[in-house]
This record gives sequence, C-alpha cells and structure tokens, in this order.
Amino acid sequence: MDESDTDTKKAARESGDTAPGQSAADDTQNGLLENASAKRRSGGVNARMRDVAKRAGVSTMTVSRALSDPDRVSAEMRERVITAVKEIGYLPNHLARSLSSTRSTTIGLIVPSVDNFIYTQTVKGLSEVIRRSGFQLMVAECGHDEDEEEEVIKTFLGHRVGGLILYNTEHTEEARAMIRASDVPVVESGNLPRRPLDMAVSYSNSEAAKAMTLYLGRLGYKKIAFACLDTRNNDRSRDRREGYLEALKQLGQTPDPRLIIDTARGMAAGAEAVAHAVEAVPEVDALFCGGGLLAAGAFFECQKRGWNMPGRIALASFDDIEMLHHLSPTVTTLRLPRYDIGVRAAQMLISRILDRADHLKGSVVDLKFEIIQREST
Amino acid sequence: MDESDTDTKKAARESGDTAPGQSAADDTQNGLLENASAKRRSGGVNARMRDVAKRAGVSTMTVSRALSDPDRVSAEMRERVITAVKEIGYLPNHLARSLSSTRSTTIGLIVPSVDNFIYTQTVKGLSEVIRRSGFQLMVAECGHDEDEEEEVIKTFLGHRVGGLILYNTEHTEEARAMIRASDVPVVESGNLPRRPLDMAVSYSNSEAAKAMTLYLGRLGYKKIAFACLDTRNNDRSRDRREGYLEALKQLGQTPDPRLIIDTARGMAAGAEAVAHAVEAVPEVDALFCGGGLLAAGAFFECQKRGWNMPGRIALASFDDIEMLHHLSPTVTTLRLPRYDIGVRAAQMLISRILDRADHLKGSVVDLKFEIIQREST
DNA sequence: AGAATATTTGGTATCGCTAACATAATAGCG
DNA sequence: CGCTATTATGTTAGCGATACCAAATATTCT
Repeated sequence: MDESDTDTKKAARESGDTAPGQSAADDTQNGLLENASAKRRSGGVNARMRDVAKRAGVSTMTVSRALSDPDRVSAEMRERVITAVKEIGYLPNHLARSLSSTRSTTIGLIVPSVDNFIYTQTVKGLSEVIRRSGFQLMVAECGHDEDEEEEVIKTFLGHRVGGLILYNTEHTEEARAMIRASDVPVVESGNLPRRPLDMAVSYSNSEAAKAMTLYLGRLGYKKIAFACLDTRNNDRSRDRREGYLEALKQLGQTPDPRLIIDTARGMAAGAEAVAHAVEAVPEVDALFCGGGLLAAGAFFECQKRGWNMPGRIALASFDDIEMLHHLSPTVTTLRLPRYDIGVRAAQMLISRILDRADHLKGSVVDLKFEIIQREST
Repeated sequence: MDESDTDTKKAARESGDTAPGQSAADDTQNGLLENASAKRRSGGVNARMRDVAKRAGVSTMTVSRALSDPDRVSAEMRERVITAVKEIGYLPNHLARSLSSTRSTTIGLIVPSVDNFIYTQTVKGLSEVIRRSGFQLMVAECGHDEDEEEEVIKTFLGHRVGGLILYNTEHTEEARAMIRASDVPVVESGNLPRRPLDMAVSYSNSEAAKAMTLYLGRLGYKKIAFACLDTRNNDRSRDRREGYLEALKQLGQTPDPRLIIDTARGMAAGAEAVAHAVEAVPEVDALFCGGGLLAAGAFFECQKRGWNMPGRIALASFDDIEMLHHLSPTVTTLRLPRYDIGVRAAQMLISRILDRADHLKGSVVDLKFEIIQREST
C-alpha cells in the first residue's frame, strides 16, 4: 500500500516494451529506496515532502503549493496538508527548495569583526529585520583585508545567497567582477561609497568628522588634536581624517601634523594618545578621538593627570558609547545611526530580493549623524 | 558539438521504441535548456560543473572528485580541471553539494543577542575556527525566549545545518525532540547543563559567583550585596544567585533578601543598584555585580557619592570588561573564558562532523574562570 | 444549456551535485 | 604470461524540492 501509486505509475510507463531484466532492476532499486528512506524517516524532521504527500493523499506539488503559496490550493487541501505536516513533524528542506527554485532566503553578511560594538549594533538591526522576513543570516569576518573579503564573497556566492551585505566599501577588482556576474543584490555599508557596487546605506565618515571638528573650532578651540585609527586598510579612518582636515581648512586653522595622532584601538591607546598629543604640542586644547574606547581611555588619562575637561582640554568622541555619558564630565560624542543602518540595509536588500525592487538599484542612502553636545566640550 | 555526449546518451536510451513525437519533445526541451543555461552561464560564477567538465574534456564526476577529493584523480586530470575552473570562474554550488551528499558545511548558532559583548567574544572564537575549517556560520537571535529558540532551531534544521551551537542550556521539549530526531551534533554553552543535549562547553555560573562571594567574605566583608540580573528566563542568572547564596552559607552568613537586588541591564541599572542596596541596608560593605556594565554603573554612582572603594564599599564584577581595569580604583572581576569557549565549542563540533568523533558525545567541558583581584576590594 | 474560462490538481523533468556501481586501464604476483 | 588487485574514469540514479505544462474540475457567460 505504501508505494502503490508510484508502482502503478511505473507500471503504466513500462507497459508494452520494457525488458523483464530492466523491470527487475527497477524493483530492486525501489526496494532499496524504501529501506533507506524508512530509516531516515524515523524522525519526522527528516521526512520528505513525498511522505507528507502520501499521508495527505495528494501529490507533492500540492504539498509544495500548500506550504509555499497557500492561496493556490483549496482550503480543504491546505487543511489536509498542514495536518499531515504536523503529524509527521515535517520540516521543508531549504537546500532542495533553493536549488530547485533558484531562489535563496539566505543573506550573507561580511563584517571586519564580529566582536566590535561598532558593527554589532548594525548586525542587530540586520538580524531582526532579516529574521522577521523569513530570511537567514550567514556571517563571516574579513578583518580589514580585501583579499579575505574576496574569499568570503566567493564562499557566499557558492552558497547561492540571495543577497550580500558588506560592511566595507572597498573591494578587489575580482570581488566586484564576481558580484556583478552573479547578479546578487548587495548593500555596502560603513561609509558612503563613491562608486557603489549596487546599493549602500551609511553615514558619511568625512562629514561626521568634519562636523565635529567644526563644532570644536566654533567653540573657540585652536589646537584640536585628532586621534586617528589605522588608515592603511581602512577607508573609514581615512575619510575621518579627511573630514578633520577639511574642517580645519574651513576654520582657517593650519593643520599641524603633530596633532594627528595615529593610534591603535582600545582604551590604552586612548591614554597614549593624550600623552603623545600633549608632548608634541603642549598647548593642545581639544582632543577629538576617532573611536569610543579611545575617548574613554583618553578621558581616564586626563582625569589621572588632574586635568579639567574642558578647562585644560576638551574631549570629543566619534562614537556614542554608553560609558561616555556616565562619566563626569559627560563626553560630547557623535551619535551614529548604527542600528538604523542595519534595519534599512536589510529592508532594501529584501525588497530587492522579494519585490524585485529594481528602482533601488544604485541608491546610496545617507542616514546622517548627530552631535551629542555634553560637558566635556 | 556542444551537447553531443548528452545527445548520444539519450539516443541510446531511446533507441527502438520511442515515438517520434516524444523524441521531438525531447529535442525542444534540450534546446530550451541550452538557451537558458547559455544565458545563465554568461558569468562563470553561475557556471555548472558540467560546463567545467565539458571544457576540461572529462566527466562531471572527475570534476567533482578533482575539487572535493583531489587525491582520487590523477595529477594530469587535476591540473586540467583546475585550469578549466579558473578559466570559467566556476564556483561550486554548495546547495547542490549538500543536498546530494547529505553533508552540510553550515553551522547554526543561536544566541540571545548579537550585540552584547557577553556573547560576541564567544562568537568571535567560533567564527574564526569555523571559517578556518571551511565551514560557514548561520546566526540568529532568540532573546531569552525558549519558544523563539525552538523556532530558530526549526529553521536551521530545515536548512540542514551540519551542527548547532546554542548559547543556552534550557530548551522546550519540542526542541529537544527535534534535535534528537535530526541527529545533528550540538554544543550548548552559557552554562554547564545538568542534562546536556549532546555536548557542552562553558564555565559554571554558580561556581563563579560562589568563588567571588567567598573571596569577598574571606576578605572580611560582612554585608555583601548581589546585583542580580533578571532570573525569570535566564538560568545563568539563577545559577549566579544560587552560587552567591551557597557561598554565604559556607561563610556562615545569613542571606538577607534585601541584599539581593534585582536589576535590569546596563550602567544606569548599576547606579540604581547602589542606591537600592544602601537604602535597604545602610551598613552594606560590598557589592557584587552580576554583569560588567552593571559594575561600571555602580562604580560611577559610588564615585559620585564620594565613597571610597573599598573603604566605604567594596566592588566586584562578574565580567572582566576592559573599562573596569582602567577605572581608579581598578575593579576586581571574574575573568571568563568567553573566547576560548567559542574556539573549543567549534573544534568539538567540527570534530564530530568531520571525524565522526562520537566519543565526544555527551562531553561537558568546564573551562573554568579566574578571579582578577584589583584595588576595589 | 453548452461553450469558454478559470481554478485545482497532477505528471514529469529538471535544479547541480555526489554515491554507488560499472568499466577500463594499469600494476602486481606467482 | 595469465589472472587477480589496484587505480582512474565514466554511467546512472538519485538528493528533495519547484517549474512548467497538461488534465480534470468548477465556474461563468451568452
């Protein structure tokens, strides 16, 4: 009874001209098949659509439709299928679904690092929207290495992701070519790209740095130091430095190379930055830190030295991390729309995938930033 | 010439009894196929193994073997295949690979939240090992909600992940059943489970809390408050509280419910905890915070009140976040092996998948913790 | 009412790859 | 030198789903 319909079909097809030998072979195979699937089917988790179909007494196509496009089957069928699915504990196989339909619900995300709060807020936004939309997130790190990014892109395209999110706007030529050829929608973030691959959602690092520097200048600070993160493999850092310089120009201040302090990440680096700045230019009266932890480290160093902020030195930070407004004095920061960037990026990407929203192609969304003015300036 | 081999095969199979009409139909289909794939094939990224095979003049099986088990083909073949792959820019389709082989290189990770440093350090460890081993990470959030976790598990099993990592040790019965039925290896983390699903890698929350409390007690503190995170949906928090109580018992101190302060997350909550503690029990002489940000918030509150640490009150924290050893006084903390947990968990999971290391089944690895003694106690 | 159209359901051939078996070519052995 | 191991490649039949088209049934309209 189990395989009856399949058998009759086969018989119908074979009637008339099949050699007996071949028929025997077919039967054997059928037997093997049944054994194998019976073993696997023990847990309903591994059941196939066919098992559901058999149980509901319908074809696999009806099951397929009932599950992925319920309106295309009658209410009664839908009911029967859903019941069978529940009874068996069937879980649709997404691999087969994607392979067969050439549509994928997996989105690939590539970030420099998964344990840096700079990125994780964006990841949070992405994650929430993606999951709510029935998609899944595949994540990988690429450091600040374009070649590594290329490798990951290759892997993700191999997985036939439905879309890509790159927290980076500089890519190898090879990576660009692959993405173009694959025709997979992409959102870049982390900066506003001059030459977007496809779509982009970000704030402008240069504008933000410029705005903060201008703000400091307008408050009357004359010797504004800038603690700058590594610019070698990081266009974000480079753009921040550009913004800083641009602002100085607008303020009519001549940039002093000794006031641009190259620093590592972390609080210790922030403390060092203070030391370097004051050693090189004793009359420095403001320090703009290119990162939140940097600013926190600088803060404690200043405090240790007994300096008033902003009396002796004003302090401003690029990122608005929680700590900075619990310190005393509270620290002036740039609030960046990190979470919103994630949300928006995911929404745009999913529109492209689901609604073929091709008009979004090429859009570069600037989500701006905000200066949070506090006591330290 | 293009489709010659396929054509001959088909001809051979059809010889003798196929109706002309059907043959014609076949031809049409072939033609359509060719058109479609020619279109798709424009970018090598979407090429199929067949295209590579044709170019190298070998069968697809040889290509398959050359790529996934190079030692099983001759050096010359390997060479030819690799060359063809490069010329075309072919990327193997992982979906098809997994479907066909019923092996998957995707690992599913479920964490309560992707933007909490508590988890991200572990994710970092996982991510590095997973990628180095040629696997991919699929990530989703589940909050502190078991039902949500169950949903995500369902999705991931649908994607036929090769393994699961759950940052949580409490699951719905349904979730346990599905995992058991699916026979997918699992690592639980975040706590040492009494009843592991499969494998587990963690430290013990109760032991850690107990150790810190004992440490404080032995230093002579008599009124040790504990700032406790939400225990309703969080066995980690519950275990920490248990550890605290256990230690008090061992110290011969009677627990005072007013010294167990239920708090939310974040620095603001830490500040409130200080206020609550001192209001309820003015003679409180130590505060043990169940989280790093909590401790930081408490620190600033004490500072604001002009309290000496540990003169007026000793402060200790459950997590060793960077900030806490940049403050003055530096804060005593529990250092937890979060990164190592990720590394170890990934290694074990991958051993299970790749080497069928079944002896690992059931292992619960305790990676311990360390008390970092600093000035605040 | 009867043809025409719309709606539901089913059959078959893929999607791109690998497992399993079959075969050809090479090597090893007494 | 013939015959069995071994190695290297090819053939076939799926993996579990959906696309596409055909068939059957229900609905609408003149």
